[in-house]
Amino acid sequence: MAKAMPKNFDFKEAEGRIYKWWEKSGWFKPEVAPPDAEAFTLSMPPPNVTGALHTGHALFTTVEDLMTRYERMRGKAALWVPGTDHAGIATQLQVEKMLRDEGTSRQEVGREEFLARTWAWKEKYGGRITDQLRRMGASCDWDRERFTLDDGLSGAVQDVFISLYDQGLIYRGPRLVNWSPGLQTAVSDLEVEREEEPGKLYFFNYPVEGGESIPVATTRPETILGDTAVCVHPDDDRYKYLIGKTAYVPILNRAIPVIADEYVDREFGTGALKITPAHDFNDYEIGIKHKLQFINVMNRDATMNEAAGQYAGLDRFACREKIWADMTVLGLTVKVVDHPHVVPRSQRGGEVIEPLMSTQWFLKIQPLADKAIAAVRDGSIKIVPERFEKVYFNWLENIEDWCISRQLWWGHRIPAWIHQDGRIFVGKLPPKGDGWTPEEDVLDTWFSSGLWPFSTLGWPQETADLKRFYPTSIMETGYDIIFFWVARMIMLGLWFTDKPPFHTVYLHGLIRDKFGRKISKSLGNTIDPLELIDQYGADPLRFTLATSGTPGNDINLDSEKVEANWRFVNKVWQMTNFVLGNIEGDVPDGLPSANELDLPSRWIVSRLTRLTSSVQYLFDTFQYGEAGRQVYDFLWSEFADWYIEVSKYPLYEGDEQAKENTRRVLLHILNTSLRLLHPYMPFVTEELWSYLPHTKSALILAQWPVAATAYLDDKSEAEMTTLMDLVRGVRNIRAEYAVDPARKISASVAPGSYRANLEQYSYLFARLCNVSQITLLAQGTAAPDESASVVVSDVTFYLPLAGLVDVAAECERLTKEQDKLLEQISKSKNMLGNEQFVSRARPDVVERERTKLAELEASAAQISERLTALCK
RNA sequence: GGGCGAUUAGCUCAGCUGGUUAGAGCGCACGGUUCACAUCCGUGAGGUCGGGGGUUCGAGCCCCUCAUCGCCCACCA
Repeated sequence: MAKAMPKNFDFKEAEGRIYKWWEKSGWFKPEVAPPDAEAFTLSMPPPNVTGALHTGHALFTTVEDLMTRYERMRGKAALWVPGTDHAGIATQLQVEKMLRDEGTSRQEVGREEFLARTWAWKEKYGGRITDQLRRMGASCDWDRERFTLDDGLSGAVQDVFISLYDQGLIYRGPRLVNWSPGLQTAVSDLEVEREEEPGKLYFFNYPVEGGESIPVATTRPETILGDTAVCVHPDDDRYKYLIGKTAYVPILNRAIPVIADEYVDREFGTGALKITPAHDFNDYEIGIKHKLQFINVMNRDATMNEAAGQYAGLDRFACREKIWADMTVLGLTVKVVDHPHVVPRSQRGGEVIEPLMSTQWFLKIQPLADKAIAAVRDGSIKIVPERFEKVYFNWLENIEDWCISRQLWWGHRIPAWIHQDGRIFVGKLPPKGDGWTPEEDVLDTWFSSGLWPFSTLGWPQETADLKRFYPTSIMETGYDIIFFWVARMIMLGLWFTDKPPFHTVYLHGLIRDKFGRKISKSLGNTIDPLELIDQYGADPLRFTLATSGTPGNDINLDSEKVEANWRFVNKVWQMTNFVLGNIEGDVPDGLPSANELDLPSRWIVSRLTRLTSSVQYLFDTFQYGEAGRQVYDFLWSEFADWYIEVSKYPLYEGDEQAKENTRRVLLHILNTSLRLLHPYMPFVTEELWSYLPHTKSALILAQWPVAATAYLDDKSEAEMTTLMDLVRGVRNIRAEYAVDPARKISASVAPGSYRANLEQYSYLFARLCNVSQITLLAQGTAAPDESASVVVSDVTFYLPLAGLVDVAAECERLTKEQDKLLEQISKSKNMLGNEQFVSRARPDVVERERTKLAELEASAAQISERLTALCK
C-alpha cells in the first residue's frame, strides 16, 4: 500500500527540503559515480559575484542543470563547476555608488581602503546569487565553487600573464585606445557599442599659406585643435596644387602640412580631410604612415588640456560649441548640416567613448587565434548551432590586439614594475634595485574568465581534478559572449593546456519579453525569475525556459507560459495520485511481456517506447525543447487523456490478473516518464518518485530510460488509434446533436475488420463516450433508421438518436464528410497512379499510401451506402 | 558594406535527416458538479506556412530571388 499523497504539490515547502537533501547527500558530486565512470564536466559561466538572478541566469541554469542531471542519470561522473566572477567594472561601480551615497569617493578613501570595502561588499552579497541558483535547482558541486579572485585562480592569472610576456606576446606602450572618460579607464573594442545617432557635419575652410584654403568637414570640431595635417586625394584636381603647402590650424595658427593619401574619399564631404592622429582611429593610421605629430588635446576626463590653448579646461562638448562660434567670428565656417553618424558609446554607462592616447598593455592575439580557428575547423571543437562557427571565424580572422589593462582597482593587478628609465619588469615578486614603481593597472575581467575551464580545476597544478575532468565536455553559454568569452577560453585553453577546453559549445539565445523586446530597466519590462519561482515554483519556470525555444534563438518569455506549465506540474501530480490510489498490495516490478497485455496497454507501452527513443535522439542532437514538449504531449494527451481513462475498466471491473497487469503498466509509464522529466522538473519529479514503489534510491541518481524496442507495436498502435477515432467521432456527434452528456446511448456497429477488437473492448465506449451497449451487426445487415453514423476506416457506428436526428442535417453532414473523403481519395489515387511515385518513393511510403487509400475507400463506401439509404 | 536569424491560427511559438488530413499553449465559442485533477474534461471555429520562381514523384522544410522586422560585424571625415 502506497503512502498517502497530499492533494497538491506544495512546492514552497518541498523545493527547499529536497534541494537540501540532495546537496547534503553529496549527490551533486561526481564521486557518486564509480571511480572508473566516464567524466562529464561543465563549467558554469560565472555570474557577477554581487549580481542578482535574472532571466539569463535562469536560462543557463536550466539548460546546464538539465545536461548535468541527464549525464548523471546516464551513470557518468557528472561535474558542474560553479563559481562567480569579480566583474571588475560592474562591481567597482556598485561600490563606488555606495561610497557616493556615504558622501565619499574611491579617490578619497584610497586604493587600499577601497579594496577592503569591495571585499566586504563581496562577502555581504556574494552569497546571494549562489543561493538563487540553488533555488533554481542547480545541481552543481558547491564544494568546488570558485571565485575569479581566489588565490588559486589569481595565481593562474599571474602565471599566464608572465608566460605570455616572456613569449613576447604581451607588450606595453602608448596607443590610441577606446577611453571611457566617466570610468577613467581604457576599454576593449568589444566594450564599445556603435549606433547611428543624429548628429551634425561641420564644414569650414582650412587656411593654407598664400591666402588659399581647403574646405573640410568634421563631426567633431573640438578635434581641430589636435590636427596635424590636412589630407587630400593625390589625384584630386581641385586640391592637387596645394599638396606640400602649409596649412594653419584655426585659432591656434599652428603650422601643419597638406598631405596626400588615397585613403581619402573624394566623393564624401568636401573631399578633403583634417587629420587628428591622437583622437581618431583612421587618422591614427594615417599619422603613423605619414610620420605626423600626435597631439593629445584632452585630459582623461575628456576636458580639453593645455594643448587646446584657450579652450583648456572646457568639456569636449562645450569646446565643440565654443570653437565653432569662434571660427564663425573669424569667417572660417561654411555651414552645418544634419548628419546621422555612428557614435561610439560605452557598453556600461552609455557615455561617448573618446579615442585617446594612453599607455596600455596589449596581447598579440593572432598566434592564439590561429590555433583557435584550427580547432573548430578540424572539428575538435563543435559549435551548436553550427551557424555561429561562421561568426566565430570571422571575428578571429580579423582580430586586433587585445587591450588587457584597465585603470581600475578591483581586479587582478598586473604583475609588473616600471622603472624610472622606462624598463619593464614582469614577475610575481618585485625586482631588486631602486627606481621601480609597481604597475597600478588591473587586467580586463575577461582575461581571468578566459582561463575559467582549467583554472577552476586547479591548473597550473596537475591536480587530480584537472586530470579527471579536463578537458571539460560542453561549454553552455549565450551567443552574446562568443567573442568576449568563448573565443578567449578556446585561445587561452589551447595555448596553455594544449587541449581544447571543451569539445562542444552550446549556445542559447537571449530572453526577451513576451513581445520580443529586449528586456531593460528603462523599458520597464524586466521579469524577475524569483517572483515566478515564488508564484509557481522552480519546475514550471525551468520547463518553460527549456521548452520555449530552439538552440541559438532568442526566447520570448511570457509568465502565462509559466502558469501553463505550473498546471502541467499539477497534472503530473494528479496522474501519480491516481495511479497510487489504485495500487493495492505488492505489485511486481517491471512490465509483463507484451503478449500478456491488452490492446490499450500494448498501445501505451509502444508509445512510451517510441517517446523514449525519440527523446534520446533529441538529446543527442541538443534539441531539449522538442524533447520536453514530446514528454508533455505524451503524458497529457496520451497517458492521462486516454490510457488512464481506459485503465479504469480493468482496475474497477477486471479480474485480478487484469488489475495487476494494468497496475504494472501504469507504474511503468509513470516511472519512466518521471525519469525522462527529471532533468526538466527536478523537484516535483523527485517528490513523486518518493511515493512510487520499487524506487529505493533518489530519482536524481536513477537510471536514464532506454527504449525497450521489444514493446514497439505498430499494429496495436494502429488498432488503438482507430478505436480512439471512433470514440472521438461519437463524442463529436453527441456534441453536435446536443445529446445530454449523462444520457447513455447504444450503437449498432458494422465492425468491418474490427469485430474481435470491438467485442473485446466495447467497455471503452461505455467509459469514454457513454455508449452503454454495442450491437455488432452481421455483414449485410441493414442499418437502423433514424441514426447518425460515425465512420472510421472500415468501421461504422450507427447511433440511433430517435427524435434527435434531423435527417436533412445528417445528410448534409455526411455529404460534407464524403466530399472530404473523395478529395483525399482522388489525391491518393493520383499519387499511386503516378509511375514516378511508385518507383521512386521509399517502399514504406508507398505501402503506407496504399493502406491509407484502402481505408479511405472503405470509409467512403460506407458513407455512400448510408447516403443512399438515408437521403434522396 | 558584409553576415546571420525571423516571417506558420487572434497572440506567443513548435514543426532541423522532405513523405498521411500542418501542431501546442493561451485566447475564443458551445457543453460538462459520479469516485486523479475545475490547476480539470469534452466538442468546435480559426492557417493559400511573407511574395515570386526553381529542384523533386512529393516542399512549411532544399535552392534562387524579393520584401518586412530583428541582431552581429565593419575605419568613411
